[in-house]
This record gives sequence, C-alpha cells and structure tokens, in this order.
Amino acid sequence: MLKKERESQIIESALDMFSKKGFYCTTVAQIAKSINISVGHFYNFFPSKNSLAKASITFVTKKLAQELSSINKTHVSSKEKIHLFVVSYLNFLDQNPQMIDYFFKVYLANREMFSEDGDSGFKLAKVFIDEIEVLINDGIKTNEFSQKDFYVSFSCITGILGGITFLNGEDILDEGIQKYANELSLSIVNSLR
Amino acid sequence: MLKKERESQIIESALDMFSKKGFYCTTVAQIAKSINISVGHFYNFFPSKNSLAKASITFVTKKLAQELSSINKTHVSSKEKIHLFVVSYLNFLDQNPQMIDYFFKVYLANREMFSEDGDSGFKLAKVFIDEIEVLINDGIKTNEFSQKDFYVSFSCITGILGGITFLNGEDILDEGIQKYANELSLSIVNSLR
Amino acid sequence: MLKKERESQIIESALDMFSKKGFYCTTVAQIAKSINISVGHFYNFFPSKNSLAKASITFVTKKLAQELSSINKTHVSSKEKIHLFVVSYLNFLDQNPQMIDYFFKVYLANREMFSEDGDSGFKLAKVFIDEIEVLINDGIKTNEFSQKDFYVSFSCITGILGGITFLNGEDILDEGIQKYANELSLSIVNSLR
Amino acid sequence: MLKKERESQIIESALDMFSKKGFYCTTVAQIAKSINISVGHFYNFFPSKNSLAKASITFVTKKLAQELSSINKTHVSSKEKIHLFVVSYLNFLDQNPQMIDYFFKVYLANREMFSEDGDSGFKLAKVFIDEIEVLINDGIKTNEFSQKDFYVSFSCITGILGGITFLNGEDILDEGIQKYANELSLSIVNSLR
DNA sequence: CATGAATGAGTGTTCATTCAT
DNA sequence: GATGAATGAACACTCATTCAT
Repeated sequence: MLKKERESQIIESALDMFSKKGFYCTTVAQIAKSINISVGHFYNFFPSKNSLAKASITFVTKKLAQELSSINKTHVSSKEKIHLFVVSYLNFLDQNPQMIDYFFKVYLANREMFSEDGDSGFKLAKVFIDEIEVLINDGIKTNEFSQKDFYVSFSCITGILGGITFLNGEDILDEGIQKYANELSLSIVNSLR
Repeated sequence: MLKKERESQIIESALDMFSKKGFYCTTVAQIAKSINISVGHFYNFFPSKNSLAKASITFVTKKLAQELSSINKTHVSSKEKIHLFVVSYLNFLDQNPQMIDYFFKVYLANREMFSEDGDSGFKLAKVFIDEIEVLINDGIKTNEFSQKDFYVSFSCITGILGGITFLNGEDILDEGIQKYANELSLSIVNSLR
Repeated sequence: MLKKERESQIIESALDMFSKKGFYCTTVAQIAKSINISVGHFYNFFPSKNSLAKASITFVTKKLAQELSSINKTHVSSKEKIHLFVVSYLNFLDQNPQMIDYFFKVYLANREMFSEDGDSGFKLAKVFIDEIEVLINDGIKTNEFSQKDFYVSFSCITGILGGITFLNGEDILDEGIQKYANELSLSIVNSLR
Repeated sequence: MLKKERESQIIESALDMFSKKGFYCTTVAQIAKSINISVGHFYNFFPSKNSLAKASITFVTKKLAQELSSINKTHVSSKEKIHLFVVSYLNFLDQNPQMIDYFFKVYLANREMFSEDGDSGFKLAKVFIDEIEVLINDGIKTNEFSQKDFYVSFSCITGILGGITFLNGEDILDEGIQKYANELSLSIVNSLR
C-alpha cells in the first residue's frame, strides 16, 4: 500500500473517530487499531497526534473547496449557485457526516490545537474560505447580493449551514436532510440581499 | 460565602478557562487555584469536572435566555426584536466573550460530554431555544417572517450570530463588533422572510 | 511524614537504584514502588525524573563536602588531612557505596543530563570541589605540597580515589577496602609534592 | 566496502555519538543514518546495539593498549615511560576525544551493559590493563616505583589521567591540554614511589 | 547485500478523584 | 467546612529489533 494511501486511510478513520468521540477522547492506539497498524507505525506517517488533526482539516477543507470551486465555475445566477452549493453541501453532509462534524467540532472548537507561531491556524481553511469569497463577490457583481461587510456575508452562508449541521448532528431533524435544501438556500440568498 | 456564591464563582472562572484553553486542557487543580480553594473543596460543589461543564452551560444559556426573554416581552415589531437581540448579543459577546466562547467551543463541540442515558444533552440549552422559538413564532404570526421549518429559522438566527462569533474569536474582525449590528440584524431578518 | 523526609527517602532509594542499574534503566515506577508511594505522588516531590537526578547529586556532594569540611578545620598537617580524608572516604564508600557509585556513574557519565542553559551542571558539585581546593591550598601554604596547576592537584586527589572506587565497584578488590587506606593516602600525598 | 571496514566505520561513528549524547540517548537509527546505511543493514554487522557498545570498548582499549605497548618496549627509565605515556595519552585525547570520552562515560558508567553471565565485563579492557601492569612491574623491578598493591598503583596512573580527562571534557581547562603533561607525569611518578 | 516498513512493549508524565485529617 | 496528600489508570510517543522483499 502506498504511503499516500495509508495516510488517507488514517485521516479518514481519524476523522470518523474524532467526530464521534472528540479529539481528546480518541487515542492514537485506537486510531492505529482501527486500520490495523501498530502505534509505532502510525508515527511513520504523522509526527504527532496533533499533526494528524491538522492534516485532517486540510483534507476536509480541500474537499469542500473542490465542490464549491466547481460550482463557482458554472454559468448560472448566484442564487442558483447558492442553491447548488446547499444541495451539494447537504449531500456531502449526508454521505460524510464525520468530515463535516470534524470540521465543526474539532477545528472550530479546539482552536488552540491549530494555532502556532502567532498565526491562528485559520489559514488551514483558507482554500475553502477563498471560494466562499468568490461566491459572494460574484453575487455582488451581478447585484443579486448587496454589498456588505465580507464577514457578515461569510457568516450568513457558513452560519446558516453550520446551524443546520449542528442540528443534524444532534439527531433531531426529520429523516432526509435534503428536504431542507430549498428553504435553506432561499434563506441564505435572502440574508445576502 | 454562601454556597451558591461559591458555585457561581467557580462557574465563572471555569467558563473563562474552558473558553481559553478548552475543557480537556483545563485541570480541576487550575480551576480551584484560580479562585483560591483546594481541589478537595471543589468537589463539595460539583461532583465531577463534567458536571461543572454542564452547570456552566445552564448558567450561560440562562443568561442568554433572560436577555432574549425580556426582548420578547417588548411590544415592538419582530424586525425590531431581532435588532434588539443582535445588539444585546453583540454587547454580551463583547462583555463576556468567555461565556459565548464556552457555549460555542465546549458545548457545541464536545457533545459527548453532555449527552447521557440516551438523551443528547440538548435540553441543557432548552430554556434558550424556547425563547428563540417564541421570537420566531411571533414574527410568523405578524407575517413579518415566512412560515418555514423551525429548524431552518433557528439556524438562520443562531447560525449567523454563530458565524460572526467565531470570526470575532479569531481576532480577524475590526475593532468594535457593534458596528456589525445593523448589517447582521438586517441579514437575519431577510433570511427569515 | 514530613515532605523533606519523603524527599530524602526518595533520593536515597533512587541513589541505590540508579547506582545499580543506571539512570536510564531505572523507571520512575520502580523508584515509587521501592518506597511504597504511587507514581503520581512521586511527582509531588520532583517535577521530573531528571530533577531527581540533580537533587541526588546535590545530596551526595553535600555529604561529601561536609566530611571534608570538618577535616579541613582540624589542626593537623596536610599529609594527615589527606590521610583522614582517605579513611573517611573509604569508610563512606563502604557504608554508602550507592552514593559514591551514583556520583561516579551517573553524574560523571551522563553530563548531558545535568547541564542546562549553557552552564555545564558542574556547579552542582561546587560545594565539594571548593573543599578540595581548601585542602590543596592549605598544603601548598605549609609547603607540604608543591605549587602546581589546581586542576592537576585536583585530579591527583579525586582521580586516585576514583580509581580505587571503580575497582571496588567491580568487586575485584580484596575484602576490606580500608586496608588500602595507607597506601592510597601516601600515594596521594606523594603525587601532590 | 569490506565488512571489517564497515564495522570500523560504524564503531567510530557510534563512539562519537555515544560520547556526545550517551548510550541511551543515541538510537540505532541515528547511528545507521550517520554512515548512510539502513537500520536493517546495521544488524548485519552487530546483533544488537549492546554488542556494538562492547565492540566499541574493545576497539578503544586495543588502541590505547597499542600505544602503551610500544612505550613499554622502549628502553628508557620507568619515569620516562610514564612521561611518554602521558604525552601520548594527552595527544590521543586531543585527537580522539570521543574515544576516551566513550571509555570513561559509557564503559565506566554503564557497567550493567557490559557484564553478563556473572562476569563483570571488565575483561573487555584486559588488554589495556595488562599493559598498565607491565608498566608498573617494570618500575618496581628497577626500584623506581615502590612495591604496593597493584590496584593502588593502577588507580594512581589511570585515576590521575581520568581526573584530567573529566576536567577536559567539562571544558574548564585552558587551551592546550599538552601543557599539563609535565606536571601530570611528575605527579603520577611521585604517586608510585 | 541492502532496505525500511512494521511491531509493540515500555517510558515519563498527567490528572480526575478520593479521603484522612 | 476545608485541605492537599495520595492514587493509579491512561496517554502520547520512542525505539530496538525483525523480516519480507
């Protein structure tokens, strides 16, 4: 098995465990065992448990960014882009809840783990944030969205999706998260007006 | 000092430390020391570190709920209520960042800590959620907000505020978070239409 | 039991184990067990295994220095002082071989453990070295010893005793190390002339 | 490259690393890397890390013994032989500090590593000790040295040189260790009288 | 001959919790 | 009420050694 494949395997398994039990309640031994390698061998791939957490964020944000990037490249209205993104996101959430959960629970919540050398660790998610920015600016250019502070617009998109994600994680939503897609995308679009 | 006073003192100090260093990186010894009591004495107030975390959530949600409750009781439009809430929230965030941070970082992120016996631990925040529901239903009743799935509306309000809260915690917003109040409340109101 | 007493107890037991098995082959668990305390409690006395090693050196050198200091204060010839010191040292070696062995094996051999912040860790033994210096200078003043480089004289005294110590540790000397006292002290005195 | 050459290369590099960082703080991987072979290949030359330590001692003692042996064969007074040996030793120490340091730090200090099956591991140095014995007995035969217990005489020679070696390793001697040669050899000769 | 992936027992250290005083 | 000494299970990480290739 190639080194890169093993690395991905470790990340995907860790993502799952971290999202379910949290970073601090998941041990390196458990991660190693989950993919049938030894503890020692784990350290041939990641120099520390912490570095695995960082690599996992990069892994997830890259995936999210890719989805959004391809949507940004389509030639439809911004409203439609938002809708596509919501559908795509909910689908992703449905298929890979552990990735999204990891992003929300571990990355957003354990900021101290990711910051180093005076930089806040925010840059790990930069590739995704950049795509959000493209999405927003497109809508502003076409007058679909009003010109507001970027951080507010950013909060509208990611916050609303984050809210529903949290509720989904709490298992209190009805079956089939996709059914919320229309209302959600409409809400986001409205919030950006 | 009254037992209740000590309890609040412990909670407020814990809130501060948990929000800065995370739940798992804050030790009981540190909490005890921060308010000059012994470790042993700490356990006269809370049977476990975990129970302190739960009590802290109740403490914070109660505060948030109180603010919102009094707003809900005013006789202004729902749009205005949202605005009052946003201002009130941002003010609270400014004055007690550790409480909000705790709520977002510890409660939302370490769900495993709060759930027990099959119940998700969500009920700890119920008193706050209930007020949100009142706020939403009021707006629907007056036709200011459109009738949508409660969870979607809930995500709009809390998600958008959550987004700005996260960014605030990352220290990337300009000074004076209050300046975002208008844009934020407008965005929320729009998202609820 | 007083904190200071426990500390001494830990040091004396550690001295014994370190001298027999070496620093790296002695575990904190073994040390703790040897005096019937828990691993955790060990760390209430010493912040690290390493710090115990340092405290142990200070402990031993202080003892050695005390012996030598009282000899230095007597009003006899330097030749006689050397003899008294040799007898005293051999006696100490006989009674507390682990302390001397520790000094030779751990301190002299694992210099990296004791040095920090650019200082060589040599100062831990300073109190003893200072007494050696007094002994030498006394002899020089009375013309019993010739004036040579301090380091050479220092090597004569400590080296010769170190040599016999090593051989004693190897169990190749005849029983009763005291029988070497006369020859050793004569040799040392001669070497200093 | 011949097997023997590789072995020597490993030993010389290990000697360097062991003397600097100690036996237990030097890993097999580091040794292997230092001479650009794989860990696995290392084990084609030495069955264990421990056996490398033993081979290293043999390597160093053989070198020291050779120097001393050739001096023993010269036809000069014993006093002169001591002087030649001191000069030769100091020169060796200057040129190959890692070898001497290894001898003092690892061999003398980690006796447990070298002893096995009831034998003290002292025999590894026998070839060198034998030459010391020859040197001493020569001096006794010519009445330059007085007849004393062999172990005492042995301690005089090796101890005094050991003392200066330690000080040299501590970097507290003035530049040019050779300047101590005369005083040292005089001291040794005197101690043997 | 040569590699380095893989192992897993072992280490120092931490920390929630208890309990005698 | 109040202390802090004492516990010990648990964890991240290391490293000598093996072995398939």
